[in-house]
Amino acid sequence: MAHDENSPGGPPRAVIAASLQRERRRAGLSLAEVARRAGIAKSTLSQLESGTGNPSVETLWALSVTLDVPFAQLVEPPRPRVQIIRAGEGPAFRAERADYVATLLASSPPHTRRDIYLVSAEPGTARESDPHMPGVVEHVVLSTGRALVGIAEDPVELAPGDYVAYPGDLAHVFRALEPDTLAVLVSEHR
Amino acid sequence: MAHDENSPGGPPRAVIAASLQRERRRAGLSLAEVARRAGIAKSTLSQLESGTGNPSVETLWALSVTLDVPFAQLVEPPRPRVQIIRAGEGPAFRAERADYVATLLASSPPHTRRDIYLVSAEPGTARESDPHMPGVVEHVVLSTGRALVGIAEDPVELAPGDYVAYPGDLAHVFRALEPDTLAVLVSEHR
DNA sequence: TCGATGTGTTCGTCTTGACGAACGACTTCC
DNA sequence: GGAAGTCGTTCGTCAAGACGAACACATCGA
Repeated sequence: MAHDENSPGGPPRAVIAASLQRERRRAGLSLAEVARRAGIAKSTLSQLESGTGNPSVETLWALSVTLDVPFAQLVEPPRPRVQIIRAGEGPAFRAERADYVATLLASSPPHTRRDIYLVSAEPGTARESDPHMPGVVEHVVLSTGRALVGIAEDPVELAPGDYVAYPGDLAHVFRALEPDTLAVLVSEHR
Repeated sequence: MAHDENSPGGPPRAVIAASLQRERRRAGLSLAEVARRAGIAKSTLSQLESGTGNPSVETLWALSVTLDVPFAQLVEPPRPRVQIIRAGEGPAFRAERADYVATLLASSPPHTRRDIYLVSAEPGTARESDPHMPGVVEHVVLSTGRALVGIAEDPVELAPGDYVAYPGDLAHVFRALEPDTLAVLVSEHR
């Protein structure tokens, strides 16, 4: 992550605090219940969620397991304009061979991390993501199916091969319109 | 993620120990020097590398910054050079909803650029790339069709949704096996 | 109204991680 | 040879994290 802009003071306790509380609420569990499942004192959890304290790895690990959240996400959370490139009309750099075309969709700005996700979705209720931290940009390339992707207020319909990028610090959606919808999502953050 | 197989005992101290020692040696630094730069006691670092103790997040963070290693990498075991994740069996980080599954395929190491390509290919002669600069890693997620991808000597057959990562500083191939083969390629370089 | 249960907080105690000095083992160099 | 410089380890001390009980507060039902 994020080591780039080291807060020299150390790890982001506020981030840990926010992550713990957010994930706990997302799971719909009480503070006491999470503490019980994780095998830690609820007083400890209370202090962590209030930003006090510097948890041991063991403690944080137990919580990440209990909350089913990747360990790293508790410490370096996703720090959450819309660009569309339709399949076949890629404008930018192309490397062409007789049977091979590679289109550059997005070049990495300096000091960014990009995590690669595979998204599998079925038609149903829209999946709305809570806004991530400012600065996050999400890139989606649709593989199969059809989907509405992008800012919650104004999503874009994607066909296979289509590409869209949008800021992740706004509420955004991924709604499959067809069965077996598959997409590659690259989450970019500073 | 790695949490799937919870070692109930807690966080992998052995993994932390190994990671710290490996990364420190890779950097060619002495134990005392790393401790000094990280602002921790060398006795503490010595104990951590020996697998004793349960470091606080603050301590581990300082070390991850000093060693320029992503925080997660200190806690989670190193990935193999060539990694394959078949569609639907993503083992790593998952965020699941009723109609939505996002699998973290690859997390970005520090100081890297990742450029996103859309690859369109037709069956025909194999497309062999000359080796790129050392340190380059390529990630491929197959969207449609079928393809042989990876190290030239030992490529992997990918189906839609499959993911493979391989070092780009070796000769590698991308050979479509079916018409209308589409893939997302993320080129990662320091 | 009054208990009963749930929430999250605060407080005293004890355990434990982090520190720094001292240590033995090992090179280098005069 | 031995003085000086590394290396990583061990040990006693102190600060801080983790614990559990007690706490204030809200909600609910008899």
